Amino acid sequence: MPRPSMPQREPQEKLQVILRHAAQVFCDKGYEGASIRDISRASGVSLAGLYHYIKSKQELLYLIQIHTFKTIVARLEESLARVSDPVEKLRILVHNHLDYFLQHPVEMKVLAHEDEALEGTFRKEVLEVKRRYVEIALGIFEEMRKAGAVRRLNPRVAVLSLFGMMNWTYTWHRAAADPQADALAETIAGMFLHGVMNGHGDARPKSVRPVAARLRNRRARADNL
Amino acid sequence: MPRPSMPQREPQEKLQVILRHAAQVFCDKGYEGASIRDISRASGVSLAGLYHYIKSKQELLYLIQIHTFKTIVARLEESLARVSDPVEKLRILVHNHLDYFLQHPVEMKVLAHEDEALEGTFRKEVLEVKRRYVEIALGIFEEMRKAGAVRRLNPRVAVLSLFGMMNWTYTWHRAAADPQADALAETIAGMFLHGVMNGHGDARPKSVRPVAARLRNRRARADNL
DNA sequence: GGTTACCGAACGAACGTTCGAACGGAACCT
DNA sequence: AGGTTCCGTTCGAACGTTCGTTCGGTAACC
Repeated sequence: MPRPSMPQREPQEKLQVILRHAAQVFCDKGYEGASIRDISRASGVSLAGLYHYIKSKQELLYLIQIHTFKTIVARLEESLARVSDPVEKLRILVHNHLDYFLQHPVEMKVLAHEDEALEGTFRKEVLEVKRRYVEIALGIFEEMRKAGAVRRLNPRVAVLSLFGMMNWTYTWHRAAADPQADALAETIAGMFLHGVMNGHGDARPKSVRPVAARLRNRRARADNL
Repeated sequence: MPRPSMPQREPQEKLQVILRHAAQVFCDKGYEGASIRDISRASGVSLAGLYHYIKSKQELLYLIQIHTFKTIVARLEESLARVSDPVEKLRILVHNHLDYFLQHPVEMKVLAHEDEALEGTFRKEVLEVKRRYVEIALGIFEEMRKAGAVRRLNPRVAVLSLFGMMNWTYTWHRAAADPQADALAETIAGMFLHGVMNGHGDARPKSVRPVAARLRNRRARADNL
């Protein structure tokens, strides 16, 4: 009796399964180190069967990266819309990033580590989202600067150092032993804000106010991947 | 007339050439993405000829990583020996790291990015040097904390965030447009120190004192790789 | 009967590594 | 001085394996 081709409840449901397993394999062995056969084995789909859902290995990586990145940016923009204070915005950005990081460590490592693996149009599209993300952060920093709260330092260096703190976590963070999203975000946002603001400005945070239980609402299981 | 096998002035001089080109290829295409044939082509040594100097592709990566890492740590320990103030030590660590980063961007990217590519004994040896490096940083941080200069925050998160700021630079720093080692180190060390220290401690830096032209001495061209 | 879902088998190319042979220079013998 | 042996160095060619991708087909549903 041959393999049953059961009717799928939702269209492309199986693609999500493939992407999930592919992300795990890319995470474990790196994009170049991972083979399509690894992904076939992990996902339970035959080698040739994979090509019914994707056109190439590159597209596999592209789909993982673009979905992860767009989700992060979309959530950020949604959360930022409710706030006007730039310092608060900065805190939300850090919390949003690290919260997603710890909820989707596999995809986030693939996003951060396989930054240069894509080529051509795939690469351009992901870079475009990345550019927008950095632009948002730079914008917030500029707002802080205009409010007179920021020491004199290179904005590009400051903001990319913040991304460095956040993105580097994939190399060392162990869910079992290290702080979870809320505490981690408070520590890193606190470091950045104290590190960047002058001691006599109007917006200096006297103490680090938790942003914690922000909108930990209905988005629980609604996300693919 | 076949290829001349000229007598080499220094033993293993050619290995250094191979390692230099291998580092460039690993930097460009990643460890898994790079082939021995790429390295053969880049270094001008025949495919089989490479194996006279190395035993495997893994050893090639190992030699690059262990040399780079040991050099960084050795220079740091040498510089730290002259200093006792922990804040000053922290500044030296940052400057040492970024100075080497900008002088050897290729090797440093291979070190930071191909963190998981090695296996077995090779991997263990590199991890051991890395462990020592982090230990030094954690030690300095602990000294600062004991001096009462540090806010209450997770030391591991703080120190690894500092490494995040420093190591992430390989993803964005462009020599032509971005600050050079001195300015970069001052900005990042300043961010970390302001970010980590309390506002009323004894060791709070009133302004960021440059560490700049520290021991920019005879080590100019004495280093291999 | 056409479309969708899926797979075993195979394609050519590229991979890391090895083999056997050739080269040039130093050391040794006569 | 000339011949011989030896060793470090170098390479062309090939080894067996794995790679990403494609082909031709079958089975199930509309």
